[in-house]
Amino acid sequence: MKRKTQYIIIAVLLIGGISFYEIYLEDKEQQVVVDSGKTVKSNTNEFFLPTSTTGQIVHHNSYSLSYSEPHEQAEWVAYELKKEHLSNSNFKRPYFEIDPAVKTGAAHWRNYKKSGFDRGHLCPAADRAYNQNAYNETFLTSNISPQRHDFNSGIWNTLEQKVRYWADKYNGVYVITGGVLEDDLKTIGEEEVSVPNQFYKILIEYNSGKTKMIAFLIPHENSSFPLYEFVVSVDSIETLTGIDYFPELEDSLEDKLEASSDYKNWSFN
DNA sequence: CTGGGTATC
DNA sequence: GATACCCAG
Repeated sequence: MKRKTQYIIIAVLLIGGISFYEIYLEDKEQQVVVDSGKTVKSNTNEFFLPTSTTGQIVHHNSYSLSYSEPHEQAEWVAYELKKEHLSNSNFKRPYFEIDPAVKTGAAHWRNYKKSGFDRGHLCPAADRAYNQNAYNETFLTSNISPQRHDFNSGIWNTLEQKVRYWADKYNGVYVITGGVLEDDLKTIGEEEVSVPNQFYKILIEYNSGKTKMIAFLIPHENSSFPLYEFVVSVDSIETLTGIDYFPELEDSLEDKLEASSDYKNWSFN
């Protein structure tokens, strides 16, 4: 056999072997339903993690969160929505599970039953529909907040769809979202899950050339006003929540982006 | 898309 | 508790 032929055969075997190993790794990863809550996973860019006011940050495979035990919900959920995550998969909705990675004990979904409020996803199920495990992972009770149905299916749903539109248009966005957790909120259920009066969503986009940021603060009620009416500066949300959303960002850039409530760089078509 | 309620075993 | 089916914004 000629030496050249030998090289080709070795190369083919090598490439084949690597491919099978990748398939094996992928399969192995999919067996993990809920991880230990320690590792920062590939779908969460550690660089963009906000600070925690509660000291309890949990990392799942497809998103991270900071859990507030007093309010029995996350103060923020963060994840990267890549363009390739966008999917039309129509998975069956599983039951909500108590997040085992929340050491203080996440709320049971029974608190929401007959409460009159939706189990409103913070990281939307539709944003993690690229595989069944990622989709199922959004059905943890650490990823929901009590939401009025007209709000959830109305302007909040419209915003979530706009985020997917931007993820497609700008080749991915990074998302941070949650309710504004304050003292003396109305609560539901035996575990007294707080019902926020406002919800926020912050986006940063850095793939299309110039880093840009936008933030929304929406009262917990449906609205027929256009979304851009709810654009605020990140600074104003930080004042409300006490959370520093981009502590790792270079200071001068952070200061500039977070002070702005300008939305001219974001298409509202 | 966002969800809830009820019957059945 | 799980599954199937029907419903609405």
